[in-house]
Amino acid sequence: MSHTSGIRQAQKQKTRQALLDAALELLEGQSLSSLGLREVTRAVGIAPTAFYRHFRSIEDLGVALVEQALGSLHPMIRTTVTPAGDGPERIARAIELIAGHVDAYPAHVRFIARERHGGVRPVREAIQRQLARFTAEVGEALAGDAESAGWSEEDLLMLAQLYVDQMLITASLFLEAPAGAAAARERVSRLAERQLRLIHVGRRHWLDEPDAAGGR
Amino acid sequence: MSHTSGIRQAQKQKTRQALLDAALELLEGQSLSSLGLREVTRAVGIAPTAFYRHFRSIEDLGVALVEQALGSLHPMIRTTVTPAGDGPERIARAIELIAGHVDAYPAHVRFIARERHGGVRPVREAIQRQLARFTAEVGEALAGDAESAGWSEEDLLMLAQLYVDQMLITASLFLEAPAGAAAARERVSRLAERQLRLIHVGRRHWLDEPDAAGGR
DNA sequence: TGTACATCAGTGAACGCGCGTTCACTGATGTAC
DNA sequence: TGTACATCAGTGAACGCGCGTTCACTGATGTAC
Repeated sequence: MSHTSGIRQAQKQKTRQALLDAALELLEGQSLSSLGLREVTRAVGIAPTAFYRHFRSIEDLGVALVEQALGSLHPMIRTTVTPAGDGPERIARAIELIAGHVDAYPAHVRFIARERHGGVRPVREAIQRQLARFTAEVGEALAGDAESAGWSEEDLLMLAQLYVDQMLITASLFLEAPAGAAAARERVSRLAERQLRLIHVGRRHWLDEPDAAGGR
Repeated sequence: MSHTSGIRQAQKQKTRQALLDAALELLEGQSLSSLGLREVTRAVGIAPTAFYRHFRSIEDLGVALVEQALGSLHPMIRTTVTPAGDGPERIARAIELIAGHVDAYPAHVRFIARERHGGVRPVREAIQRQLARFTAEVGEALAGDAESAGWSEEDLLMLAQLYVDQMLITASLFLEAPAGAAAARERVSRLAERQLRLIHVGRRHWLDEPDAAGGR
């Protein structure tokens, strides 16, 4: 009977979350592969051995962290892609959403950017899996768009991946521009806006070019 | 008198390079922040203490590794951007060059992808600095292109950054597609080719769109 | 060419330290009757 | 409601280990004369 309620379960859940939160904070200055189990339990204020009641290893905790971090990104990506207004308006809104998300969850964004190509395979793979899901979702959202009439499924996914990568790049640029540095922020916004616009222009003219849209 | 020749200097240089090579190999399966000094000297076959004759720390070695790794990328980027043939031809050639480079220097590419957002600040900064140089160079190369007539400096740099990021993304996708897996390789090539083509289409129509090319 | 001294890349012993993991335990919470 | 037993999150001592760094050293290479 693994009951989900009761004082015991609630307390366990709280400790588990405390471990995840402490780890995420410690990961702002280092990568997962150098994070120590004792370091995390020390930050939470529990004995090192208690760690094993929640995770088999730091790697395991890392995978759990991926779910949480990309879970928080999920709604952002959804909202960003939702069609509303014309091109330029949507682009400006998307960039604002990204900037807002980075401000709200800087540690999550940093963690994903860092571990996406990081040294811990299971974590890397968990991130790739989630990003693939995002790409598929963005692809579906794009498919419902009037501008996508006549596009092949493959090309829609190609474009979706371009957008997802671009979002991550922009998010990680915002991460380096502290919330206080207005000028740096503005520079990142301006760059991201133009890059997205250029991609958008390419998108609108994609089907005009037989050799561009055709196979090889 | 820090002579650059002599048996002593040559031997020292050889050991230093052996340390760098051993570190790069060890870094295929982990990230720099978890790499140990003793681990590296053990791989080379020298005493741990000898490490200090060459580097102050593993961080320091990491920065040196950035110079070597991006030094090897440098000619690739140059050649890739060099104008020759028409659009589609150039794109196909660029992708072949990237694939070839990844095959020739997989460890270099992996190192840069991993540490670009990794946990060691000085290394991260060294990489950003070098990538900024690449972007500037690509920008200059683009400026000499007939298709860039009428483009502002800012927009050229914006496009250059798009290309540089796209190259890194493609390189890291090739890294995950082993040289033997022809189908996976082909999939990566095809995706990269279309993304670059879409960007190219956007580039050609950029100046047609007053609201796209204009300020905000 | 030969000699006397300086340099310095690499050695090996030693250090204190924090690590991950094991184990038997404690005591609050949960369950059965 | 009360009692007796089971569960299990968290404890604390103990372990062996590899780490980074220090130090005085060795012996081949370099330099001056």
